[in-house]
Amino acid sequence: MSTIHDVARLAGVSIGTVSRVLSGNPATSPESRERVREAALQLGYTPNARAQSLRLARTGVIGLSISDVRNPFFADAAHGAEQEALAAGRVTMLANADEDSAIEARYLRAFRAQRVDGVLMSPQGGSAEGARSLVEAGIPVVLLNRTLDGVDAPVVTFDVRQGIEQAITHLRDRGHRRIGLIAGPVSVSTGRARVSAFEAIRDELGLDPAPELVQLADGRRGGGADAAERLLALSPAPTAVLSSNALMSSGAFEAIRGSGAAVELVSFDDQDWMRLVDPPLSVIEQDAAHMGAVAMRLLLELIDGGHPRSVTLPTRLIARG
Amino acid sequence: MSTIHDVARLAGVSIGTVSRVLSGNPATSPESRERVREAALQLGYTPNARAQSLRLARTGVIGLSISDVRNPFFADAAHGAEQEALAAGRVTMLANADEDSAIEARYLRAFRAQRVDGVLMSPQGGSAEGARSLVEAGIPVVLLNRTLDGVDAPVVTFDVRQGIEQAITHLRDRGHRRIGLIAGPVSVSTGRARVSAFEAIRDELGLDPAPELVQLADGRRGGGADAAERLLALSPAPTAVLSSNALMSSGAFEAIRGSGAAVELVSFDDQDWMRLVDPPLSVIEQDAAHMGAVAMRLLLELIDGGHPRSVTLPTRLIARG
DNA sequence: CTGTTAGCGCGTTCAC
DNA sequence: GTGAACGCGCTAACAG
Repeated sequence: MSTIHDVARLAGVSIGTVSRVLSGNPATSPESRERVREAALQLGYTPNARAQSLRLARTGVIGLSISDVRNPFFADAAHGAEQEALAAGRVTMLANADEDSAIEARYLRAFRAQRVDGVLMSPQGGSAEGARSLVEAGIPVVLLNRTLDGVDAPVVTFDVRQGIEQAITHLRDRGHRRIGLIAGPVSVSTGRARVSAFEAIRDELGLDPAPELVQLADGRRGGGADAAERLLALSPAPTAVLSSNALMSSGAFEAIRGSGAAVELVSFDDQDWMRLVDPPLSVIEQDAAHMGAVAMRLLLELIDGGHPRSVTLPTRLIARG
Repeated sequence: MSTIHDVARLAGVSIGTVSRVLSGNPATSPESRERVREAALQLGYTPNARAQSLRLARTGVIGLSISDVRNPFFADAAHGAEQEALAAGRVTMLANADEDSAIEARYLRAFRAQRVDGVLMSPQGGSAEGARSLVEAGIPVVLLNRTLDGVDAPVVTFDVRQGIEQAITHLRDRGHRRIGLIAGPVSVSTGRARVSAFEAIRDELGLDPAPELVQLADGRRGGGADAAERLLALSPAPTAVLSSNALMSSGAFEAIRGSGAAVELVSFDDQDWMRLVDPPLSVIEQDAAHMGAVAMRLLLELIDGGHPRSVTLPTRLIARG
């Protein structure tokens, strides 16, 4: 790998001149501009970003920590965030925490050591320590989709109560009075919030308040299947079930179909397959890509010294079947 | 952000001692070990990885460029690769090229500028320039799932011919003689290879050789739907269709169902939904996570100065319905 | 065992 | 307009 010295030697100028030419400093003669560009091209020279950022403040890279790349919701969010950063001339590095706080901690440590310009993260359950230490180290942080107690950072979330209300009202209107919930882990804020919203709205609407209708799961496909089976084993079983994410819905759908029971399934997050199966699933759509984009915008604002406020995004019911 | 000097000052020792203690160098007294650790903890000190890597050769970070995070196949591959790197004590930074060579180029440039220890990439179509310039700059590169002409780097791919053969033989055995192919873009090696393998095996088996039975698409959901519609418009229409990836299969499935035609669909890559729909899809399974893990292992070997050889992975037919 | 020092590659004064 | 020199934060080699 060639350095600025190699370029300077080949061009017959000093490293100062090379630096000036390459960074577009106008205080350079057309002649040396030409020679430096030529030499750089010939050597295939790329400035060492690590050395560069040691002198400058910025890095130009933004860290993006995602709960699970294999969850389409987060993949979409990452994509939205990334597009926004790209448009702002910045590169984003994606870390996959894989729903594991230990892995998350490791990546956050790496982000911090790399002195990235900012971090956008959908936090894991467990501890808020990782996020907090970033904030305390003065690194701009924005939280994605999940809140974290005691962390002073803007958050972009969906309106949990609205989503739950849309789902339950829809099911109530279709005649259901005994509705089950497959909830995400209570270790993450979204999981907790959904449970309380569910209970509140269920009670407001005068529906069956049996506590065993709320089943906790791990957010994964298998957990969704297990929770569905627990609900199906109830007597009487619920006539409708609301599932908190696409992965769990997939497992739940299979369990319900396998049991032969006539249970209506409604899911958070819209996926292509949900309208391909029979019967198709009604869904509470959450525009993940949009959430990612909005969050990235907040982060860029924060990096530029602004004080952006948290944002709550609306959800939308798509009735099917 | 505190530096090594701050720690040294607080601990009352020199920066050399701090460096030694923190890097586990045994040439330190228990007393200074204690004081340094205490000071570092109190300051929340994290060594600046950028400065560190300027002195050392290594960075500890591996660049991973993926064609499309939202394609589950690549998400799985990324996950497999990442787990392997994590186990080897390295952190991986994921870049999403989003099936766009311009974006890919941008990320590869960033990887290069950051002087990552190595790059694992599933190349876009278009140009091999990006990958080639990395190789020429002396950065270890391993290619994932797709070959690139004129680039001297190990590749991990699936056995294309085997997969196509499994699919066509299966359909032939079920009585189909007129089989359509929805192929990925010919700009990527996999797309091209599948088309030739399809044509070869179709001819070997004496099936209908009509050229319009091969439809090119862009690898996305919409492209798959369009290609399926073109196939359905043929007279006679094929009685079976093989689709090259999960995204296109989703579009194709919907198009076929919408038309009401009795066309059997077989897909590359196994997804949960493919056994949830009616009729379920038979698939050519390709273990993406395994591919990612194998490729990462090759890359680590390459980084350590080895000369790993390319690997071809087997595919597996899962017959359903 | 420990302090001092020389770079790693680069951007930026400061003189010329 | 340009070159020399300093320092960003850190590790390793060298004296002590």
